[in-house]
Amino acid sequence: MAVTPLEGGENASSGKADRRRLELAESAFKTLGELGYARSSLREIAQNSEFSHGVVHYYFSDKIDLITFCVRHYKTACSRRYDAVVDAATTVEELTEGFLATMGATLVEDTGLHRLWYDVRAQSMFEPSLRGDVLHVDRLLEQMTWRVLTRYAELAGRAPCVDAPTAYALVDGLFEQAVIAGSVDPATARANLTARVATTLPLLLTP
Amino acid sequence: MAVTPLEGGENASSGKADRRRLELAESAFKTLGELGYARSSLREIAQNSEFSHGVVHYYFSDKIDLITFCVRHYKTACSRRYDAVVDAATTVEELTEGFLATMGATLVEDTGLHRLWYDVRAQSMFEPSLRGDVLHVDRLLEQMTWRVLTRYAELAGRAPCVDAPTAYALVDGLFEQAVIAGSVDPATARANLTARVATTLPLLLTP
DNA sequence: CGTCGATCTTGACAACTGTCCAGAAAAGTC
DNA sequence: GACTTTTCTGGACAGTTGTCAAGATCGACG
Repeated sequence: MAVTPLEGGENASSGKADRRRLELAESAFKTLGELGYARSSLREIAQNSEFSHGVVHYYFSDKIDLITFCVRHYKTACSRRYDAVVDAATTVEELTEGFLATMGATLVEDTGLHRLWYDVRAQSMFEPSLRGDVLHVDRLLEQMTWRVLTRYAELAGRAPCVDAPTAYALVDGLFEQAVIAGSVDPATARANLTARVATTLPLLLTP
Repeated sequence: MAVTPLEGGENASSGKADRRRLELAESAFKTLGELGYARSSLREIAQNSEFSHGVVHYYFSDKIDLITFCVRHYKTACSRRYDAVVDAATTVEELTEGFLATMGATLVEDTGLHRLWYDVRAQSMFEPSLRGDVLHVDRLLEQMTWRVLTRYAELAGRAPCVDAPTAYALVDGLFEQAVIAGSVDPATARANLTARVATTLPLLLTP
């Protein structure tokens, strides 16, 4: 019996098994981004990979296990997307421009990821077993937003006038609306998003 | 053959049939608020009503038809919740206090409705047939937010510095975070929500 | 080459889903 | 009361789902 694959939950470095897990997650992610949480069946996910549907239960204990792994993996990477911009910017204008460009880019490029995220987050309201991972990712995104805002404030020589959870909720509200609107018209959604975030950012600093 | 019930889609006043529809929707709403869109089966919904599962297809053409009817009905009422406060308030303090109190109340009282709404809105990203109704409700909520904000600005003798879609997205971002957090700890979620909205509102006016 | 464990496939399982329909029940009409 | 129409029931249908397990396949090692 093979126990190793399922036991690697805590630290992620069993080597071969973890590579398979990632491979599976990659295929699952493709399906999940298109169909969403509820409509993605394990058979459909497996069909978009090079494996059969049974192998999922060899590397993941559960459907939820697979999906949370997916969300965690991709959204963790996602939460680092602005790091380069934050580090490189030396003026407010540079930071603003870089931030808005990156944000607009991920809106249209990683649409599937964002859809899946908002879907899973909504599901977590009904499915308690999702809440842990959702909370974890939410904190990552909050920190991401906060890194941008504090750097923005620093470069402007001012201070944020809202705390991290508030800043995140506000910006995320704009972003979610853009993801939803982007399902119909991505280009307009992107333009609106950047314009609205550009309007909002200055409001988050003390005068 | 009975054609009447299904044909009443456009104008809603066939009398008896519409009362049944509302009755069904009421039961459906109860189930939907607890289980969410995906996990609510028609049998489960019917079991929470006084009818059998077959009757749903007599008054609704579809599962989606029932759910969108539900969301539309309840969220339309919801979008009028602040009207009294807006009309009655004569000072900024009155409006703020009334608005925050009502908002906090609906957060904990109508939790099911808000959960269902965010769920359905997320599903609309994957299910195009939901988008029409979601867009419609979204506009209602945007107007609702805008009515509050313009009155707030008027009483303050200032002007809003963001447009209606931006204002709605920002406030809704705070509210959605509160609904999610409220799944774990409603009281704290409510306290945080009112505090954060109180911080945010003044930022939406020109200095 | 043969053995053994890890890995994967395939098919089966029981449960559940939305939808439809034949007929029971109820309501309305003369 | 006899009829027609509306309303409702309960079961059947075909499909899908997550899960599991028995066996095929593979690869490494002695």
